[in-house]
Amino acid sequence: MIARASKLFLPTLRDAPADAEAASHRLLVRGGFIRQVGAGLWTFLPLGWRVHQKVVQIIREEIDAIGGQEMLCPVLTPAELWEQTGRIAIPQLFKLSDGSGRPFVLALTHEETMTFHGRELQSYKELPQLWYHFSTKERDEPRPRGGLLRVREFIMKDSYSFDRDEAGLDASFERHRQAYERIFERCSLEVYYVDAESGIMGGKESKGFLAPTGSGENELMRCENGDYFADAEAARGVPRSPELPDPLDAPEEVETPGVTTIEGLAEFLGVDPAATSKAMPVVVGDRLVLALVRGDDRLSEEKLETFFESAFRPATEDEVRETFGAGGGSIGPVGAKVDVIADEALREGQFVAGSNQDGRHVRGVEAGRDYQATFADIRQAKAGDACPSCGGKLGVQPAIEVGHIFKLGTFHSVALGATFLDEDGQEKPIVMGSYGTGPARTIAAVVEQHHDEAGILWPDSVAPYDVHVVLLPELGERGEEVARELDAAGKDVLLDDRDLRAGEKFADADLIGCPWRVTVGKKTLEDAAVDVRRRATGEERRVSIADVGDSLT
RNA sequence: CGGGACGUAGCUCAGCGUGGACAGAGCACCGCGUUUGGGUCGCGGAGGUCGCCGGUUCGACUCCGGCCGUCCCGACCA
Repeated sequence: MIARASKLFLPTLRDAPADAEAASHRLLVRGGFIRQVGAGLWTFLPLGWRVHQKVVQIIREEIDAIGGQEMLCPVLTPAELWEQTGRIAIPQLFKLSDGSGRPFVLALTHEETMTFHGRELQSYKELPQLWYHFSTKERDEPRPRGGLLRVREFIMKDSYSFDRDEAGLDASFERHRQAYERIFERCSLEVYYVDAESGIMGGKESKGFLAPTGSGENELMRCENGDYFADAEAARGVPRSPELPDPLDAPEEVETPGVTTIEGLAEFLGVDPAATSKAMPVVVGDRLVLALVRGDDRLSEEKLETFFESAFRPATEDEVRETFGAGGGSIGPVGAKVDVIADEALREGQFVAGSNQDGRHVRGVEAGRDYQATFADIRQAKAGDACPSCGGKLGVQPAIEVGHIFKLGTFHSVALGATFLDEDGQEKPIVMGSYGTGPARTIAAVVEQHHDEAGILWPDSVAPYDVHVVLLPELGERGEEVARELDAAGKDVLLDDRDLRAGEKFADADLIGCPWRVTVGKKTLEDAAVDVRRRATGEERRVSIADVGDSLT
């Protein structure tokens, strides 16, 4: 097909809006692909929507290829479904009611609704099933940002697998992993399949697909030797070994007047900060527990949430004083009357800890001997940690999470009563998985990975048009001829027939970023030829008009 | 939700400190001419509730208060 720029709504901008920081944000706005309507709310203009549709089609083909059945669920959802799974409590969930006061939510994902339909599955003979849809998700994000990077409303492809058992789920999960790899490959995205945290999803295992970029919401942690990749929130970095002082036979109290920070404590006592511990009192449900990490580490809230399988909150100052008899900077595990969750890094060795008395700490505190704890990986990995598989150095870089896949298990099917009769006559809950990817984020990631100073460099597979024909003045007839040749060769053509100067057209062509540019100008027409240029490389060659249809390779 | 900043033409911004005249520039837009392979040049023109409400004042884009919106950092983030 041939689209004429003179007729298109294609508002390109010379300047980017002042508040645009991310490259994808700036270029998509400048190139006339998207426009902001409100915080985290974006319209896809005609060009942007073409790209979105290309990505959607790639996803559709790959999910169809693994047996997906496309359908469509509503966004507006009776709150009852979300009450049954307990996810009504998610703060990001938009809640509203209709005119007669019935409560609804705006779906932020569709586990509840899909499981609701899964209740119609009765027999193992009907399993497995794989259902998916492209639908609008609504999220009350406290802080949208970065153009398309984090928004409040967006289209997501989410699929849901229904299996008899864990083995079936594993197979469905693996098929999605492979489909996602193919999707991102086709979009020319560099992505890494990494451990992720499922957070409040209610699942037990989840994996993310992270595209490393200049700007992004997530952080990709990668080993310098290329053998370990993880979402920084879930990474299992190995912390450096601390310089431990000589061990003591028993804990020993020391006066530490006015010392409430790890830095202050380490300096005051002349010890390695890594030889101290810090205690974070948190409340899970109605239970106060003490999370303990090494002094130089940060607690990973995501990991702790996964450990508890529930959200938690920091204890208040009053709760801390009432339970421990000391202020937040002075509490510790020794003699505490609460459960202690300690990070693995504290399993071996003696550390300085709070004493539960203001102005004092204890040193020589040893897990197992001086306090009892449940050990878990609850520290936040950081750059400089050692790789868990080879010992190499880990580094971090910003990344966009373009896909996230979950083994949900039976969390939703149990809550909503989606069961089937198995071969053995037993009624069992369906074993589920869910698999999400956002075309808009994928587009943002593609732009982040494929652009230069002048504009976007679309991969062939998702470009808004295959070829951008720059028609220089007074050559209208010949331009039409070239466009028809290209159209006949099956190319989608953007014909820039606007009455503008060459420089402006070239600049717009660079900005919009179609993979090929064909210049129709007087210079070459006397030879019945045009100049064909590859956007990504800048290579240009002269081709006769008769051959132009086959020249884009 | 904490911290910071901003809100004046479609976009980028000046003006506001020290209140006072028709509220300005560049780009974009419309007309005419010029130019025509990398954002020409000239002339003319259109375009504004100065975010909203209230207060102070003879007089408010400017000062004060409240609200709304947007962005950045953090918290949060299926």
